[in-house]
Amino acid sequence: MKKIFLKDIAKELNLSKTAVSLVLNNRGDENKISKDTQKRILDFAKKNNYRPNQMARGLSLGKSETIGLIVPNISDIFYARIAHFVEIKAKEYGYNVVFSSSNENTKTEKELIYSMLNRQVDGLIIASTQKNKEDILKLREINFPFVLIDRHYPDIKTNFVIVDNLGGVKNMTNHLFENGRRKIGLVSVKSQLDALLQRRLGYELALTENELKIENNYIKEIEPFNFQVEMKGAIKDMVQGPNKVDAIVFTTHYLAASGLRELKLLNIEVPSDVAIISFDELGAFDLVDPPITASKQPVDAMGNEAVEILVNEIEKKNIEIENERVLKTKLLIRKSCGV
Amino acid sequence: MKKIFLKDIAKELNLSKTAVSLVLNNRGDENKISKDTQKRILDFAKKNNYRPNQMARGLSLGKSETIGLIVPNISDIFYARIAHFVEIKAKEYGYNVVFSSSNENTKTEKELIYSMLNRQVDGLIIASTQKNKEDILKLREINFPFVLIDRHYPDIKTNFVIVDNLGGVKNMTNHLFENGRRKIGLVSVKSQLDALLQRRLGYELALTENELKIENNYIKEIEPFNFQVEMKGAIKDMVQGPNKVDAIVFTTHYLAASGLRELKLLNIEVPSDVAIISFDELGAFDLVDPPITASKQPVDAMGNEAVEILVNEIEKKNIEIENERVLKTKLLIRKSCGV
DNA sequence: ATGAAAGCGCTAACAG
DNA sequence: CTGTTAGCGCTTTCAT
Repeated sequence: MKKIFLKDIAKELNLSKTAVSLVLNNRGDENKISKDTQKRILDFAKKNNYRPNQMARGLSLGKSETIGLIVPNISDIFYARIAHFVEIKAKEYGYNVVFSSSNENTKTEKELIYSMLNRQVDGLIIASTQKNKEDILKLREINFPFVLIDRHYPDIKTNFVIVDNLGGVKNMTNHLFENGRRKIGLVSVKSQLDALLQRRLGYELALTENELKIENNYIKEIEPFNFQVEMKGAIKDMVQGPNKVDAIVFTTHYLAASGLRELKLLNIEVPSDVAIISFDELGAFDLVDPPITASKQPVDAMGNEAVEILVNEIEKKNIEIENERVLKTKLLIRKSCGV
Repeated sequence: MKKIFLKDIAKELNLSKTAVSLVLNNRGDENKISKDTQKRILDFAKKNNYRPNQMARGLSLGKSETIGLIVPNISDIFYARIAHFVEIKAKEYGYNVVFSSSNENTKTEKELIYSMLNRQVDGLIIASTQKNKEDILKLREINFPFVLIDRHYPDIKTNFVIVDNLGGVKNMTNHLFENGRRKIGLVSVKSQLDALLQRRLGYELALTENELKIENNYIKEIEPFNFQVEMKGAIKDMVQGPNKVDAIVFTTHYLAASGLRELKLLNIEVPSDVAIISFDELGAFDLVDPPITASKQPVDAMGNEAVEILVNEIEKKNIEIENERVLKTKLLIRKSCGV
């Protein structure tokens, strides 16, 4: 079974490459090619397992039917799941996906964007480091289809699909309040990401609305790349220092996991001594001791909608759709905030 | 800033496309192009942000500097982590990666393989459904570079990187034995995968060597797509039936998580009533109640070595390297098997 | 209904 | 050292 080309099948069938190409691209009817000829071509192609060279096709067409996905880290279960749903939805629309991780590095992100453009992807879905305004603006300027996911640039007008971070954390904090907690702390990471800023605002807003005071040791923002170490001090200070908390809001799943580890080491009982709650969750948060109450992000919808917006833009269907989406998180109530 | 092409820079500099192409591909010296000319070209290209069209390049060269990765499911943390390490290593060698999930569907896997070939990937890394002997043989026949990862075909000679499943589970079972357990059961999924077969064999071998009898309700193999439901019956039968077990080996992380859930529902104490142990782990197995002892797969090495073998083959370096690798798992002892 | 021919952007013989 | 030319495999215009 050797590789077969368009010209082979044209020659074999005594037709021109044009006819064959047309038929194979489902444009036989509109070009009035006889049903019979069409059938001969289709049958022959199938029988001989004809597969067009996508590079040639892409070069000629100026597009690749591929969309690029850039995430900070594909081994983070959150982004892996997004990738999963992006892939499924993309396939529905007939697109393949190429992915790459920026590893939270802006320089890498920049390279990735251009590398993907060179490879002629038709559109881009980006979970940006958010320190790359320059390229985002350039993409917009050259009118290249793209949508930001999970992280957007609040001051640049683009397509995006994000989550209501402020509302999510506000709900979480209120949940703690409703469970009788009055000394609520926050552990987050030091970061310029708008998402993290919003989460902090959500926490602060909830406390303010409930007329709770934020003591100065209530908010801990630790270094993302050293969080395991810094978590130790943060937790210790919150539960053994002068202003003890009776509840902690964690702004990411890995912080919650790490924080719980420390609480256990200090023999703090959860939730009786300190309640905890997490923004987003790991696979086994329902099995943890105690099962952790968490606000879950709708990764499936995020992936789906990002693709939907992108394809709409690539194919210029001119269907007016909402291209700035802010999705709600969902609170999964378990045991870590009391009964 | 408009898009610039090879011919533009040739024209602008009063040179031929050849000269420019040569220099840009670092072959200026070997073609004796004057240092000065080279510098002019390089500078101009950089200044104008020249980016070669990779489709044109690929078409001409017959290769794409891209490798394809096919996994059963990118949202499974195990494969996501493999993808992560594959990507990093690939980048080191100058390759991009395109991924797709087969969703454990052989037909999809077949399509994916050909779709990737059409897109001119230079090589393939496949975690196969293992029901696709046909295409694996075909790839071998046409001499296309590929390496199997995680799952191989025991009766086909190919490159592969897998894990010592039999040894891993045998160790796990022995660990249970050493902790005093004598009535050890196994929960696995119904599957033709060699990996799962090997895991069962490892279990059986350990019991035999320790002269333990395998009662007929000790081994449960449940449907992978309905495991949550079937787990209920399986666990019930093992812990409440006539031949009660005092330990359970789970052959995958999701089985262990699900099994533990059921044990908790039945108020079975782990590990005092029943010890459990898991092949591979989820992110938070150390936080679970009790922390689950697990045999961890070396995903980093798997990804790295697969790329290494593949690139070696693509570039025909003729360096003789071992192309059938069986890596060891590592037992992480926690609390779920007793102290 | 069909075919010839040009072109997508790049590489690489080969001739000078 | 440099330029001409053909060609990678496919699409598409235009003439027939």
